[in-house]
Amino acid sequence: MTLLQELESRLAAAFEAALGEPVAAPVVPATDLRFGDYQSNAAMGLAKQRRTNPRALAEQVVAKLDLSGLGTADIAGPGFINFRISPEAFAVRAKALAADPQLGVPKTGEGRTVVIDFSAPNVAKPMHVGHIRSTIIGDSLARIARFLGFKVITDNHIGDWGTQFGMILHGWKTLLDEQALAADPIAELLRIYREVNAATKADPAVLETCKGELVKLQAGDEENLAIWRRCVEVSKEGLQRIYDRLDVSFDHWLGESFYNDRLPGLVEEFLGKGLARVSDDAVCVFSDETKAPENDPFKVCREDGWTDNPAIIRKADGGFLYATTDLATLEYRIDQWGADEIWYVVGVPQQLHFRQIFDAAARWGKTGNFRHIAFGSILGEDRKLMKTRSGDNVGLIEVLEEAVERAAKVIAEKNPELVGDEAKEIAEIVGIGAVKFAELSQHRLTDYVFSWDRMLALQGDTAPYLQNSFVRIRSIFRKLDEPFDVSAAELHLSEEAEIHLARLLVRFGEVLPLVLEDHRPNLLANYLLELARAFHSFYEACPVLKADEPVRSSRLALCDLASRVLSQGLGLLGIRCPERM
RNA sequence: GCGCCCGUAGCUCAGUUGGAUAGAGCACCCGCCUUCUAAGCGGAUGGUCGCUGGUUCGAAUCCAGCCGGGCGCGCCA
Repeated sequence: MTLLQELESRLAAAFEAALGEPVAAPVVPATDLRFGDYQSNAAMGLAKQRRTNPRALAEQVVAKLDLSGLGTADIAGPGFINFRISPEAFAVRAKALAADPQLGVPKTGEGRTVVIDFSAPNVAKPMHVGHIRSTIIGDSLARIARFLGFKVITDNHIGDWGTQFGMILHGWKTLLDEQALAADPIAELLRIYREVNAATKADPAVLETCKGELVKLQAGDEENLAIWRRCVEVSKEGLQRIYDRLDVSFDHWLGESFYNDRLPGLVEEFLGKGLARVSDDAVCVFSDETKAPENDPFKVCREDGWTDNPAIIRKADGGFLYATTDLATLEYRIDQWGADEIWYVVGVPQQLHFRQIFDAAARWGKTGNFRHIAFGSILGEDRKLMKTRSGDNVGLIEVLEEAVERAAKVIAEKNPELVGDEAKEIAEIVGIGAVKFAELSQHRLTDYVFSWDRMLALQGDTAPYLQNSFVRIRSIFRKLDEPFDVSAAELHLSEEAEIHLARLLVRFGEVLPLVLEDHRPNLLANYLLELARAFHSFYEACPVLKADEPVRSSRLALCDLASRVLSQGLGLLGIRCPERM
């Protein structure tokens, strides 16, 4: 049980004793340390319901409150109940944390299976900065969910069956340079895609040829299928190299093509069950969720009164769309993998699509906690959306390489003793970490303008700041000559910096479940920044190795615990910690 | 036209779901390396939380209406 839960449980008992019935009495970390460590605003709300004096109620509750072994409580303002935790209680808590492999994090996801759908690039196109959000946020959520006890299945739902294959097939047959393909497959595929794309705009006949190639592919033409298979294969290899570098992995790579066979049956089932109907020769799933008024120019008013924007699952020409594939995918994940939850880490512009899918799934009888974990857009310098198609986007690899290069430069300047492979390895950890942290430390819905300096900053609120706190601790332990038994060390907290560090360490288990309440890794990132700040202050204020016993052992134990929470926390963001930097 | 998201310090952003005197980083200014890694620490400056009303003990947060920006809305994914 976390400290916060312990306080809530004791406070609930006191409220029940005062009011004669059980009530909810939430506790939160205090907004300001001057008020204490934790606070509850419950007395004010409950007094209002009962039309009694909030301060009087708070006094009544505090009188019945048993905080033995934890600290004290007092009342402030209109009826805040403020908790002050004693240094001894923090010490006991921190000590218990050190002995716990979970570091005080409860397994709130135990027994639940979640499928996380993220990254999902199109094959035959390189990943650019626009893909970074889904990949990094999704990976982090997967790590966190696993740590909280969920059975996590990650699935890279790649776009391996889009209409872009018409152009690629045509380009492959007329423009392909085998040597270039061997050297850099994705670059070569991009080149032919771009050239054909340009040609279609100049000459409509080329577009017709491409469409013809696509139709042949979809009809099962052997030659085209063979080309398609090779395209997908080389693309996956190229993608895998980036994922390796990002330390991101997937349990499955079931792309759109995997579901092709199921689509016709799915549409028939929807028609048969009355969940979809034909409209202008297309098969549509309507939902009543978004009603449009009379003067809506986009309104579609059918004879039976359905008035919303439908999800089309079969085109007038008989082709299927991504709504169809998404429904088939959702069914597969439930039936084959036993998914209780599916999280889609996809940009906010697709919100309507997911509403339609989830609504259709519900009426189809597919139950589960389906969540569209939306994120904001990355904008270009002109504040306009970075378009995938324009192609002149900053590539994801370029960003990573620039990040590692900048980190290497800083290492050479700050710590010249580090050389060779070790320096290279550290530059990799620091550079990639900086990119990931820049992404994960802000609210996922925030739009931002892509900026090298923002994404690759190495000072201030960044991954290196956190990694450096870890490195400082490791350095202390390297200088320690004698063996040190952490489990035997007693904690004595007297300096404010020590107490504050312990206060934050103990909160790790309170923050992590919060992250998954709204799927927001930035809550963890912000917590870790606060923790690292507390450590750096402690480090400046409290000598460790030079301190006399028993303070020395106590501080060593505190450092050890801090390093474990920091590296675990960063690990959950997909960021590694170097031993030195 | 309808729907969704956003507007917080010069800049980039947090703000634990309605709490107390709104916080960080960058930039700028003043201090701190003969002590465990200065990618650091301590301090100073910086605010009409887009505007106007409403709800209540209490609003950056909830509601309504404006202003400004972004995105989405039948056969692309």
